[in-house]
Amino acid sequence: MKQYDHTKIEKKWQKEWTKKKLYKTADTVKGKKNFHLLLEFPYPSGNLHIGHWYAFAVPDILARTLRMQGKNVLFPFGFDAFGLPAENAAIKRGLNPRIWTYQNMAHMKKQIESCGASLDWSREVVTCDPSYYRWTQWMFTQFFKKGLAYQKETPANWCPSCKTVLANEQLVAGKCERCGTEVEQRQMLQWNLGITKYADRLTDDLAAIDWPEQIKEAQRNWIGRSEGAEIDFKLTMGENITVFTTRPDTLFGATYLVLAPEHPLVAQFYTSQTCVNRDEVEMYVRQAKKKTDLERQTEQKDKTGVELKGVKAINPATGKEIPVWIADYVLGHYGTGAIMAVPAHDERDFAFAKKFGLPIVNVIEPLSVDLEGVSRARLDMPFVERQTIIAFVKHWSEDSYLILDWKQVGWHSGVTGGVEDGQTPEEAARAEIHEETGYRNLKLLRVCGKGHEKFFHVPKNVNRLTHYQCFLFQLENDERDVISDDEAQKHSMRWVPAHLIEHTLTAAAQRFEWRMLQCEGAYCGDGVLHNSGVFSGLNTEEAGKKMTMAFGRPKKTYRLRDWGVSRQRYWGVPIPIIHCEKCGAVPVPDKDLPVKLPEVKDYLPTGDGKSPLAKVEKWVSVKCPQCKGKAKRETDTLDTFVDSSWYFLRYADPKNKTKFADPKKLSAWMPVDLYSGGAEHTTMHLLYSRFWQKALYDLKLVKDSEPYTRRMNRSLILGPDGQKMSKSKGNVIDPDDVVKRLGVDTVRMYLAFVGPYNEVASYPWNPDGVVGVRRFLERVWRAGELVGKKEVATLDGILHKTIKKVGDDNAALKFNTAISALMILLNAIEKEKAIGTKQWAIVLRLLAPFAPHVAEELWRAAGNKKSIHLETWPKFDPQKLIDESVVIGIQINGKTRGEVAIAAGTSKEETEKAARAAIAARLEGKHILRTIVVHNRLVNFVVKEESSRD
RNA sequence: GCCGAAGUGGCGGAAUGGCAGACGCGCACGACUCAAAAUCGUGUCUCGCAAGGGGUGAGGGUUCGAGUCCCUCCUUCGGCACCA
Repeated sequence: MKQYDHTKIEKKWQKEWTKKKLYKTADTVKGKKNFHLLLEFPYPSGNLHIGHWYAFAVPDILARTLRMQGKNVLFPFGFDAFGLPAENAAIKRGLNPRIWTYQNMAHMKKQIESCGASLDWSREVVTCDPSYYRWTQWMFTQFFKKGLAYQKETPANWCPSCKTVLANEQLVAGKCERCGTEVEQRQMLQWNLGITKYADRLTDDLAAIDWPEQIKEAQRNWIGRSEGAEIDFKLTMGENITVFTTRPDTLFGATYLVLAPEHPLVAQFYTSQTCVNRDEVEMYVRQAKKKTDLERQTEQKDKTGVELKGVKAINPATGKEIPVWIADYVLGHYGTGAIMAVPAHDERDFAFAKKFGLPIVNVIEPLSVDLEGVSRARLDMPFVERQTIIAFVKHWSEDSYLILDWKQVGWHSGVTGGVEDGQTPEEAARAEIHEETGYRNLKLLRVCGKGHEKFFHVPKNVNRLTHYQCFLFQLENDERDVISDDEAQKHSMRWVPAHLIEHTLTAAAQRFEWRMLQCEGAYCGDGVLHNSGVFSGLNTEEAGKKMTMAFGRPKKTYRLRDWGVSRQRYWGVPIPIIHCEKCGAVPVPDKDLPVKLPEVKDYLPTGDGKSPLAKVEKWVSVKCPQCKGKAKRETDTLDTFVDSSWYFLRYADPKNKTKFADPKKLSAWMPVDLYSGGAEHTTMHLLYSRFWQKALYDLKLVKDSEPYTRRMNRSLILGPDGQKMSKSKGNVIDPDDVVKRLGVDTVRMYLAFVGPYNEVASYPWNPDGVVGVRRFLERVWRAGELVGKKEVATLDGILHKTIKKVGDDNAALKFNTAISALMILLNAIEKEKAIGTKQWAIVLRLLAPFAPHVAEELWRAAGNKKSIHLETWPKFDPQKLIDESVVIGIQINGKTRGEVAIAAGTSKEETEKAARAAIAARLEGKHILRTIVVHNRLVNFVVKEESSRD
């Protein structure tokens, strides 16, 4: 047989496949279901790196498998061709962004074709092509007409290096996602998209889609919905201040109000006469506004603020006057920009109150319910209330605590006991400690909080509701009296080091006590209200509802802000708006679309907050489409994430000149069946495109309110050193290099083999591992010589198992185990030193999705005229999956102690007999209590030593 | 701090609640070779000479049986974070 010359066969077949248009996808094929397999389209940055290979070539395995299994698979490709990365690179090289981008696309296209991926290039979508962005602009005007796109003067994130505004999503810890420069806050007139209107739906609809929990959760966090109430506080001078709170139940504990420096009423105060310290307030506000968001975030711990002297607010629940402060720990853009401060039950308010000596009023006491304990009781029994104490006792010299083990109930706890009439809780605690432990010399370290606990009291056989006071004592020495026999029988005592306490205290309730003990400052959990007038005694949830209705109204608030889409850069979609002095902002009429990006000589960003397009006077001055008067074009361009928010829709109908896509074709291909991409787009592209889809849905332009049925985030390929690949680290693997040495099929298959594709993980590139895959392909190549006319019956079982496994695993994106199954199959073939023609044809078809070139070459060498990639997936014969004999495990008390071969399908009785015989020696002298037989798998003998038999 | 995901050999990783470590890499030994590479074969969790034990981050629990299910803790990664 010929040598396996990868370069030669790869070139040959790639040419042939392109010539025969093997991967062109029809919109419908009779008898076949459509499957839209979507890849995130790349930026045309220039060169294909190993990450691209991983992104494109591995899902190709799935595309090919599905196609062979009878699906009509859309596996399209395109370029996200506008945007900063391309533009910056072009500027760096002194090239026109358009020329540079198109050169790159041509080059990358060649490289991508070399992956041997079965992409349908006839549907290529390029976002910087006017035939595409015409529809981006059209959709924008539709949104504008609906009020979803609007221009507004807002504080914006300005990147001084990229010289443009960025969306919140495009910041990483206050720095530009692209270049790492710290952004500045600038007040600018910006185009925004009303994504916040969709915050609820973007959160709620996550429940129904098949996405990894990780992405869903990240999006929920990003949107940051919190449910609570708005409550109005009247000021003594007449105005109202509305605050947002998630804890309306703590209203009685609100002892002051805090306004953000940006709050609209603040300016009014320091210009009005009511405020007696106007200068001080004005100075504070000015200083606070100077700080960047980043500074305000990093200076978290040290809280600053200033009181509005002469101004008071009235707590609507207590009717009392409370002071009003301004502090920058309250954010202007969240909620109402004002809060009610409840220092007893909020850590930030607590810290602030401590620093400025503001009153702290406790209104919530924790309640613990030991559900396990209660369930043992009858829940219809009343809860008997009792005043109690809980005391933890610290060792006199070590950092350990005294724990009592209660023999009857199996609980571990601190010292607990009731408070008798006429006794203070502290007296009760001291008495109880002495009685139960005998220790005498106690020093009170801290009076901790009060709490409540519901549980079932085993010895007394009652449901208990205790109201306890928690204490922490320390022993001054080990002086100790003898405790009564009665006490000693109930419990034993031991010292437990502090770090092991939580582990030692088993019942949930007692762990809770320990936390109470440690809790200093604010208690932020749920509980029971007190000091709260008629609401006292209610629990958090109930009280929250009632107080919301009594003093305010329910309100949801979001962390998400509207999407700022204006970019002051050249290389993007011109925003299709015309500003007219009379008519205001007017959308460019459909007939005038696209607004083409003008060719300019100077496309460098100016940095003055205006796009380079502003310099193109001819282009800028136009007639108003409405009144025909003098008008000017909008000169900002759209964020690239706008371009990528709908590209998958265009794949359905990429050449349509009258619509962005034909509705029939859209319903053939949407929603996307599987979307494969990287984790970095979780709160950017994936969120934006979901929003975009919903907006189109509301305009009745698409039929689905979610674009992607299933999403998977692929893993990450690291350098051989386990570090992220980067030029500066010198650990970059050049795919062209490896391909030249080992071939396309090897690289594809290696990437699929390193680990599960569909997981958040990262795999180092292992140069030896790639060679291992190459070895496998060479062995397959050589196995071609073992093919003979006679089918090898002994291979049938494993062959059919492999058909099933590879099919199943590929569908589940577990390419690594599918490949392992192929390897096992090859091992078996080599062992037999023979394989039949028909069997070989099956092997090659199983290999085809992974190593399309090798499979094709061997397929044709076997005398087939048509491409293997037009073949169907082999069917497995369920009869042949059943082994004739199996080796079952034998266990004694669940531990493996031997094995025995039996004929498949042996009856339970016979299996047990065989197992018993196989390990007769071990069973000797043992009494078999029970035998569990799992058909075709194992036998487990539950035994007891004969001597210890009861 | 809150939320989410995950912890298995020297490494990447396998295991519908049923023989832990498949498959691959690496390593060791052997064959072929004057020799090396390539290739092929054998071995490779751990303690033990063996018979036998032990073992999936730690500790508990459910079960005839737990890497897998439940509870607590630890560690790593990811999202959010002065968000009221």
